[in-house]
Order: sequence, then structure tokens, then C-alpha cells
Amino acid sequence: MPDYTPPAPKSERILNAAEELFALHGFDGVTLRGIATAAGVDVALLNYHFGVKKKLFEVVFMRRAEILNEARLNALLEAEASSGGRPSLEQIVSAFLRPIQRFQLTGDEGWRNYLALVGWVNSSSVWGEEMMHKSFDPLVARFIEALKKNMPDADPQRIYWAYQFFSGTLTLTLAQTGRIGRLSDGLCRESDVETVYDLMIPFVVAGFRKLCMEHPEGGA
Amino acid sequence: MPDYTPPAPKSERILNAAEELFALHGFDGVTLRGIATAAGVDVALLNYHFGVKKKLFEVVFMRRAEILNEARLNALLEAEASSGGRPSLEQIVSAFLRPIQRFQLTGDEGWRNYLALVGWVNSSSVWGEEMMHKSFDPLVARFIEALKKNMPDADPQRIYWAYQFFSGTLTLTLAQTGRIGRLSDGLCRESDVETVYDLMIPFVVAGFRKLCMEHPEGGA
DNA sequence: GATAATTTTCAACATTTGTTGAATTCATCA
DNA sequence: TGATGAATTCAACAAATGTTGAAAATTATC
Repeated sequence: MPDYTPPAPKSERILNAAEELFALHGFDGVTLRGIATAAGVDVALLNYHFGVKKKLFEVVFMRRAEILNEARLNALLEAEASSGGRPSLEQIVSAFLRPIQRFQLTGDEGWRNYLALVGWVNSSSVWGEEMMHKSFDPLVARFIEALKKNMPDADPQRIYWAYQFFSGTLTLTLAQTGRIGRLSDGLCRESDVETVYDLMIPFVVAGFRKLCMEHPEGGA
Repeated sequence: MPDYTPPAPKSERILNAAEELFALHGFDGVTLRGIATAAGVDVALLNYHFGVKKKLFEVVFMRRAEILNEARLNALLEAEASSGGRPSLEQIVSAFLRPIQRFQLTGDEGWRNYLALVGWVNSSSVWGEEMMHKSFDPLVARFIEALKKNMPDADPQRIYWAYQFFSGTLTLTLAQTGRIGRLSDGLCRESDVETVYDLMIPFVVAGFRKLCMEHPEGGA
């Protein structure tokens, strides 16, 4: 007798389908009917539960943002606690990335879709700004605070720029474009989440060090 | 007597308008009528000159790709020539980035739009792959060759990954999301093309060095 | 088990979309 | 000038889009 798992409530099925499709095709590339079909529900149900299309997108986007933020904040707090309030650069960067890796590794397809969606939103010009700002900037500000404390002599401008570069490396990885696989002729697999962060962390940390901790007073 | 500049031919006006709108809203966020209105042209003219919508997008995308590729290749060849065939890491990375900076600084609005479009395409999952592959991967392969030659002892896999991170930093900068300005409360301006590459180059070079040139044989 | 409230579907709307064929204007050149 | 071909507009098409109101089905409450 196969154990019976009750189907997810339809409102949740809608969110999951929307999550996947938005991540693949962006906001305008997805139709409400496409979502409804993928979720196995009527189109009108989308409006009933979530209002207009834009609102649905926002609900999808916010749903996991808080969970992710909390995980990241906890990781940072833990790093601070375990280091007597002076976490290393590696620890700070790791606190930013490892929670993402954990969610990607859980096997939950929803998280993978969501994170690809974040990658997409973060590099979209008109759309992204407001939502990224509301959902993630408070936490990012907290991390930048930690970075400033770690590198008190650094020019704040350089810290912000280095963060932007950092954010770019992460964003492209999240977006899952499959391009690195093709470029490397299969040598690198984007889905190899196990190792990508093991490489990204030292890459980014080295960049931060170079930009914010070296002070070439004079010279060519 | 103000000197008279003849209006650009309509087919070109279409491409320019399409370039700007696609860069802002992506493929699906733009309508042919929107492009036609922005170009001051009838809708039907778009089909007459460029066929279906997707074809128009491709023409827009390819138009400047070859120019950019040629500039980058020349920069690399020059770096190789001036160094007796052994360009430094800085020189290679600079050859990849400086031409972009030059085009952004020319004041040509079209180039800025185009480069934002490239940023958008590079992080879009379904769309980007084929076009990025056709337009840019041959040149990228040439650069990776140079990187391999510069770091003969490095694990090729690490070189590819480092390039992906590199590509991410560039992509997010090109996308011009305006997010770093908001996050830094105006301290950093994304439009400050003069300095952003001066910072990106050392950031990326340091990352490459760390990832590809250090060999921690053993240890924690 | 009747009643009320919630959820889901049905059917349709007014727009907007990409695309096309015929008509018109424009340029080229004999 | 008149004829040929290209460029441009006009008008309209069928299909798809987001959205909505009323009906039906389901669930909860007493």
C-alpha cells in the first residue's frame, strides 16, 4: 500500500509553478495561463488568490526571501560569536554564501528555481531595483557593516564596489545559464554546487583583500 | 546657420530604438509597436526590414558584437606583442575590459544601451545561451587560451570557474541596475565608468591568482 | 443536515500582440 | 518624363493576453 501524500493546496501549487516559470523566462515571458496549466488549475484562480500578475510575482519573490535572509543573518551572527566579534573575511563571505549552498543542496527543486529567479531579478534593470532593495538590502547593509568593521582602514567606496563585484559572481552563478559548461566543453558543470562555492569564496576574498587592504601609497 | 545632419535611415533608427528598449525591458517586455513608436516608424516596417521579432533581436545583438570582439582581440594581440608573447595577468584581463570601457566613454548612447543588453542576455537562462555562444565564445576561448598559457600549472577547471566569476562581475556592472548607488547611498555611482574598471581589474586578477596560482598541497 | 463562507470553475470581455497583404510613396535611371 | 523597383504606410487579421463577474462546487459552522 503506497503511502498517500496529500496534494499541496492549490494556492501553493500556483506559487511553485510561477516560481519555476518566472525563473526560466522572466516576468514578461510568462503568461498567467502558462502558470495555471503548469499548476493544473484554472486561470481565474490566480487572480482570486494573488490579485494581478505583478502582485503574484512579488509574492513568489518574497516567499523565500525572509527564510534566506534569516539563515544568512544567523550564519553571520554565529561567525561573530565564534570569533569574539572579529570574524575573518572568509567567515563573512562564507556566511553570505553557504546558506545559499545549503538550500541548493537540499534537493528542493523550489529553492533552485527561486535562487535562479533572484539571479534574474538582480540583473534586470527596471524591474529588480525596488524588489531587491526591499527584500535584500537591509541584510546586505548588515554584511557591509561587518566588512567595514573587518577592514576599518579601507575606503568605504572600495568596499561597496568590491561587494558589487562579489554580487556579480554570485548572481551569474545563481542564474544557471549553462554557459560555463558549454564553454569548458563539459569540464565544469554549473550544477556542481558542491564545489562552486569552495572556489567562489577564495576568489572573492582575494579580491576584497586586494581592493580594500592594500594601500599602494605611490608607485607605477 | 546651424549645420544640418541628415536623419539616420529608418532601418537604423529601428535598430537603435530596439537596442534601447530591449536593454531596458528584455525581449518579452518590448512590443514591436513600442519600438516602432520610439523610432517614429510604422510597425510594418520592422517586419519588412528584419523579419520576425526574434530575428530583429538577433540583428540588434550581433550588430556591435563583431566590433567589440575585434577591439578586444586587437587589445590582446597588442598585449602579447608588447610582452614578447608573455602578457601578464593584468594585461590579459585589461585587454578584455578596457575596450568595453572605451566604448562606454565615447558618449555614444547606443553603445551603453548595447552593453546593458549584453549584460541582460548573459544572465538570462533560456535565451542567452545560443546567442552568447555564437557571438562571444570564440573570442572568450581565445582569452582562456591566453590565461592557460599564463598559468600553465593551473588546473584548467579552475581557470574556467575563475572566468565565470570574472564574467559575473562584468555582467552585473554592464546591466546598470543602479543598485550599488542606492546601497551605498550615492557614494558609488554606477555610471562612473572611469573608475569601475580600475577597481574591477585588480579585484579579478587577485581572484585568478588565488584560485589558479596557489597550490595548497596540504593543510586545513 | 441546513446555512453560510470559502474556494474553484466557466465563460467571456476588451486590449494588445505579432504578423501580413495590398496600396501608396519614394528613389533610380533610361 | 516615365517606368521600374525599393521603401514605407495603411488597414486589418487571428491569436493571445490580463482581468472579471457570475455560477458551481467545496468546505466549514452551527
